[in-house]
Amino acid sequence: MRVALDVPLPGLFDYRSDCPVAVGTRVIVPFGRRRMVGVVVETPAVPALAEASIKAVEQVLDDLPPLPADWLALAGFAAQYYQRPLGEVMLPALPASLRKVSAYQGPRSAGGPVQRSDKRRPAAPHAVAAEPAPGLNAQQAEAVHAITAIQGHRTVLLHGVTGSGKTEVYLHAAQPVLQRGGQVLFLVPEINLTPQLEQSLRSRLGWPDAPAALAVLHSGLAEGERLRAWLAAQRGQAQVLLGTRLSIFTPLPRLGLIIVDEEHDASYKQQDGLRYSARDLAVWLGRDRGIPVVLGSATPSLESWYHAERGHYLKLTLSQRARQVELPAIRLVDTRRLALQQGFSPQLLEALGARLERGEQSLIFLNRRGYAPVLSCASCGWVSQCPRCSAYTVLHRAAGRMGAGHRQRLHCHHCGYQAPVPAACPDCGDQDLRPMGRGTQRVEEHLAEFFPQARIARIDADSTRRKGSAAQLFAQVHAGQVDILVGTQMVAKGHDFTNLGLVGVLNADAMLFAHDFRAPERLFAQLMQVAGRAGRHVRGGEVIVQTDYPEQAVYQALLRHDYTGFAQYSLAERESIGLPPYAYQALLTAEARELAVALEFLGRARTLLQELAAECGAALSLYDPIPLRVVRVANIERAQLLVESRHRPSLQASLARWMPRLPDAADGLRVRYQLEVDPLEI
DNA sequence: AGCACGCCGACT
DNA sequence: GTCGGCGTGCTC
Repeated sequence: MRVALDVPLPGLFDYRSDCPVAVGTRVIVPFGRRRMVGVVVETPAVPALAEASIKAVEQVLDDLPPLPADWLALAGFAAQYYQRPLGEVMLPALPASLRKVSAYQGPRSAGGPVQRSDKRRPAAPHAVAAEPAPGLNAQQAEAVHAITAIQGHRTVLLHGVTGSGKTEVYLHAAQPVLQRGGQVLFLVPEINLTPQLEQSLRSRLGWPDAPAALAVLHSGLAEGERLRAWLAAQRGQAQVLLGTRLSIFTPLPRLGLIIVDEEHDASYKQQDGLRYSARDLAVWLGRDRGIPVVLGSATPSLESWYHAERGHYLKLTLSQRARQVELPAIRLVDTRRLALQQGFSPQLLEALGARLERGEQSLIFLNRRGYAPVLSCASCGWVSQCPRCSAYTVLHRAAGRMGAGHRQRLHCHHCGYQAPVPAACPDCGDQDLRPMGRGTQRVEEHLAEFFPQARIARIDADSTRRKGSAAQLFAQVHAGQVDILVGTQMVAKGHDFTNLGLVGVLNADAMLFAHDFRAPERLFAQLMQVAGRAGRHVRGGEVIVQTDYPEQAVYQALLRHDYTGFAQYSLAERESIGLPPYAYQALLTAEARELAVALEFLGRARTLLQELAAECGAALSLYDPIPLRVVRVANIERAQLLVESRHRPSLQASLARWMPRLPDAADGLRVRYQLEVDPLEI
């Protein structure tokens, strides 16, 4: 039999066993000097290896039924598409207790980590007695109708402005699937958002007697909970699986519908190991299983929008807010000729004051945590730098109360390096070291000076590091104990602040001029998202964006709440310069002690790929190897090589030939490398 | 990736 | 003397 193992070696491994073993079965096999859990994926009559070098399976694990064929197919597709060994896809997709050789699994011992629970039969499929649903408006009803009418596979792009009630559409579309005993996979970007959604799912679909009917899965769960949720899904007991990207790899025997909420969100892309896109795999899975897939967003990814425009996806639109509150008014404040006070324009300060007087909450959004970006010497221009990275260190106020004097530290956001603040400039000895720019901490302090009477809270990665502190801070905001909230991206997602009237955005331009070609798309999505926090419940919601470039297409489209216009403009631009979705990309990243080594490797790899592409007649564009924007992180230097093609099969074919040859290119070089297909950031 | 073997520097 | 640094080689 051929077994997939979680090792970074290409291919499968042959083993022998006395009795026949079904494909999809987990087995314990000897591998070198260790024992590993693997999955049987083939049972060919003739092994690919000389009989003498084949070892015997040590134990067949029968605590679970074999993994189903459709699950194996998904793993197989992902392995092939993302160019990784099958075992590296399949085993990490299982809960840890199912992929580890545990103490219970010694030779001859029966059982294993999974308790037999034969008396737990699948939940009655008709246990769907919904709590009275709020009425749907015409657009919502139409969308629900269109989704439920789908026979077989179809991918739907549900484009709904913030507050238009996408969740209601999801729930109603799920209803008939659940009623006929099917399962629904409901993907969300982050754990952060699941408690709210979990609540509404539980109450709205109402299963008081069968708690297993809803399973929740994300990486924050304890191993036991994770195993329980996975098993409930795999046994068909869970009717709804609500979870983050990793849930895509859960076996769901009666899967009838897949929902991907906030489909544009970058969290669907795994950033290490197997770099898959759960959204893209969801579409593949839907097609494979012959079921509908609903991708929902207020600001769809340009990829999905493109497919919808082309008619590959069915586009459904929700243009009205469910509660009849108008969209917030958006104001661009041109900061080029304004005297700013600590980064705040007079307009923004005035608006903040007005909201305070009316007893409404405000949100100040910026994408930079910490106190200030850098510490700089006023006399010689020295800037605080990380000794291990090619990046600046950032000034943070050490955990403590405000006004605690010099209790500050320098942090590196790339490698975690920390250092005390020097008393004087290390270069010239001058003691006039000043913080440059503003992070959330400093903005919080400035606001306290402008509005001494206001209650101010800050929500960012630093203030929420302790477990549960994020929930606590949000609770304070919801309870009305906060007047002004300062935060990073964390505050933009999902939260429904009932008394929020004003949103101010401080340094949007910094995001616009990030080098990545997707920067405007991300900025637009983020600004729409954060703008959507304002005026959900209060009238006269307002968003103020301070910018030096108000004429930029992103801001102009934002002014009109015009996603469609922005998408059209951006797609035209992408088409003219041949970027995704008009081209397909792969990125080879190399890491070495010295940049020159990484570049040498990539240069060889490039030559190799050029030859291979010519051999198989694939049309590729190969760029030159370039250092990463932050070249050195923790004393490792990195570079990358971008490969592009207008034809996906050409790219795939070339990559498949290329990968096995890369060890040749690395020969004699101390270099590590990694290939990413469909990279989000380049 | 692990894990072992192997061959050179500073410590009880 | 050996404890341990990490180079390199192998895993059906």
